[in-house]
Amino acid sequence: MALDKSTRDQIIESADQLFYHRGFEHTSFADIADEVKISRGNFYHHFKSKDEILEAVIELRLKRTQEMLDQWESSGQNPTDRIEKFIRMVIMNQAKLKLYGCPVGTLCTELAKMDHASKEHANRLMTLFRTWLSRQFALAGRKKEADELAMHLLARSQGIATLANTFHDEKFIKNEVRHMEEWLQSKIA
Amino acid sequence: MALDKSTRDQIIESADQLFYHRGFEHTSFADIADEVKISRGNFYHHFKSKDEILEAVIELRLKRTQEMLDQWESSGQNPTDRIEKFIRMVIMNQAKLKLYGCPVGTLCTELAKMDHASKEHANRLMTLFRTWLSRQFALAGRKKEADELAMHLLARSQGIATLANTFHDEKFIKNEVRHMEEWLQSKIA
DNA sequence: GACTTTTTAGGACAGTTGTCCTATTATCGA
DNA sequence: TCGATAATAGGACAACTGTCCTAAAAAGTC
Repeated sequence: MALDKSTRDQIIESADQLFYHRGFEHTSFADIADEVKISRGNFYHHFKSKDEILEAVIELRLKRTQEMLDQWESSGQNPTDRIEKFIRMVIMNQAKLKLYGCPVGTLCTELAKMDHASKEHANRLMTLFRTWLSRQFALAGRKKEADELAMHLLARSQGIATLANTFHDEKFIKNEVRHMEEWLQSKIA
Repeated sequence: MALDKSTRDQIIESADQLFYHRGFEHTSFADIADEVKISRGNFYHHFKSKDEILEAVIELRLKRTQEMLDQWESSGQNPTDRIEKFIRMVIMNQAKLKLYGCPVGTLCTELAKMDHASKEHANRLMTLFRTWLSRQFALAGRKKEADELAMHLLARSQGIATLANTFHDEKFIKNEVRHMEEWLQSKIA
């Protein structure tokens, strides 16, 4: 078995982008094939079905998200600063949020509506953020309400992403991020 | 031209439900036809295309939303109580939110990804809530920040809907609604 | 009751979808 | 260098999509 990395990874990479930009169902095999510049038939040597590509994409996102969270965690600051990193992610990604919404939230929403088999798999992406945030709050001395605070922050950022996607309002995003930071300071005193 | 109400309205009604439950793209003509118990061919006497049904569905939702907001407005209470009605909508609809998310937010998100022609039309649903909330805050004496406060509340409820859909956590919904009510009290003193 | 218009049914249509098959080319180990 | 395996291309396939057409039934009008 050869390395096979190049082509397979290119497929996953392109599918990842397209699923984010156009949505899972609105992306066809032909779309991905065009992007990778590969014949449709060749697909089935790498993936048995479209659902299998989706699983690979979710797996890739899980891996990358975990890596990012690990990096945030080991960057030596205190938990509050780490939570700040999460909050500022909204600012950093605002251009894409305006165009495509949150990659995690929109995927979970779409798969939930389709009642897709990989729904729970995608939800683990959200859980990744939830448990990471929860741990930070616990480390910051709010162990008892850690999960509640984590869910609150997660919900706020999801809502911002949805409205950023709808209204494309930069000032709104900046305002909300500032409010989240103030809220964080009020909770971690 | 006869009244034509019954069948046409049944189509819109069924499409409205199906688009909410399964999403616009994931709903086919056959699905709606089955639901209304009508032949596929008969569709094109009432609607020239699927997009035309979508427009009718959005128009229906706009009308019903406007009626609901008008009713809230004329129910004789003060602006704060009216905003409370908006907040408590999250509790009232929690069962459906868990299953399908917010009908407004999920539609806007889906059409944005498809870059659908009716995208802006759907966004007006969100704007309806935005301007209504904004007016309530203005009436409550927060004229200067009215739109900002409206957007904040809208974002919070959107985020709650997304996470309700993902995690099906009733306690989370209750908590967040309570926090929104406390936030409202703190803003309208 | 005859005539016009609206409503309905059912099937035809071309295009696209995800899936699969086969044959050719490339790669790699012995 | 040869044989086995992996990778690729291209097309076939049935199922489904939205769309359209025609003819029959129903409703309404005079």
